[in-house]
Amino acid sequence: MDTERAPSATLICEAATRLFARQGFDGTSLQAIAAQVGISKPTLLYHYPSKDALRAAVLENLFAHWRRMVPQLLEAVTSGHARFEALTNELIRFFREDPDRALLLMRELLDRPAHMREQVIDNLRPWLRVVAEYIRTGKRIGQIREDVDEESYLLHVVTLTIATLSNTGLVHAALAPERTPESVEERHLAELRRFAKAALFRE
Amino acid sequence: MDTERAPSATLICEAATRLFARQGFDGTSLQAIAAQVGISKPTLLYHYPSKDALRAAVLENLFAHWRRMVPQLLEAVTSGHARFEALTNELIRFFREDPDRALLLMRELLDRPAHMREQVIDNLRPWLRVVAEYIRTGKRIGQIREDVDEESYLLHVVTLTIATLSNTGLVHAALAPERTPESVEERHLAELRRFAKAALFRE
DNA sequence: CACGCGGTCTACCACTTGGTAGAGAGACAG
DNA sequence: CTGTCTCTCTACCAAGTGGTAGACCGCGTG
Repeated sequence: MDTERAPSATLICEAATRLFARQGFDGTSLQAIAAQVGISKPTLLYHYPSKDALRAAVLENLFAHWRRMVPQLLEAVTSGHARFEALTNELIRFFREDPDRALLLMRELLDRPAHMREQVIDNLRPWLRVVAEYIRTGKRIGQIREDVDEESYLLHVVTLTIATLSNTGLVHAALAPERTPESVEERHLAELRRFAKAALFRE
Repeated sequence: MDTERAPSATLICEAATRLFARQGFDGTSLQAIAAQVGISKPTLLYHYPSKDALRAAVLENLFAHWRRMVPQLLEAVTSGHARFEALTNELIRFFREDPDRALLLMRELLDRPAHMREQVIDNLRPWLRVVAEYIRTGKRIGQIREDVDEESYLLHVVTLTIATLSNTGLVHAALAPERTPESVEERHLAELRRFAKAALFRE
């Protein structure tokens, strides 16, 4: 059990991820991050030379997780003819594994759309093209609706997943404030899966 | 032509809306807003006693627009049996009319989920319940899929619309950087409409 | 022992932030 | 003319920002 192995740099990055996700980049001071880790501000700046460097590290870390998970996502998609549904499941799982991911991503998208453009092209487009090709195959064998716009459809599914999981509180309030958050969220995600599936497949 | 009637308070609110939407609340200084209007910071603080008061005014302004537009949205939905599609159109139109609306809303949702909860309950739920009732009717007459979760479905459509329109840049980059932004966006919104429609209606 | 080296600290810097004090300008009423 | 009311300004404030300088401390190596 390596209970004491995490170096400061890692702890800082994790704390920064959490705070950037919850309060935004501009809403988070280096002081606040340092306090969370239990170190002083200069110590933080020793590990990351500037606040922007820290932001870059946090974002790179997020994309690294994404890239590491893409293969198994693709595998899930290819493993069966009607298993495109698994795509949604894997997507949801990824952003649910750490809810800060959806928040952080959405925030960066709003804060620096121009900068995120390249990141998105690098990290999302290849995956998008591959899965879109599978959809085209599904069309050819008559399994999938003819009028689906593959890339556009996929982007909508991703967008909806991120938006939904970065706003679980809203969901609860809008849907059924009287019931428990967990059951409401489960129901809402089930409808998301149904939504994505019904718009894709033929009867 | 009342070319010179807009009082300072209105101009300030409009400028603040634009800047809050584009750079976020924490990323926007009162100085920046004042400069945009062409006044000094104390003058701004004369009209709005604090930055938070300004934020509240901006948000209230947004919801006022929303409430004003809800009736015609409902009308569009009721006017024909198969015209639920119009719902998506009106929704898109609302957020496209002023793109800052989607941005602002998404930002507030991320920044202050707890505070937005009441706002959402007040402004969205009534509308949600009414339209959900129409969907239930559609189910009874066999027009709409049995497995649709009405409220959840509607919330997904709203979420997807806001998320999509607050990230038009991403869409362009992910989908087809080589084509013109306008045509790509039009195509993407067409798929959104198809998406929402296909997941709702029976064949 | 002496030395360098990675990592941490206190003290400090210039600058920006949201917000205040108080004076002045113009319009209008008596 | 005098007063008052609305609106605007310059000057200022305390607090917090990202970032730097430099001392210190414990470690392993010569």
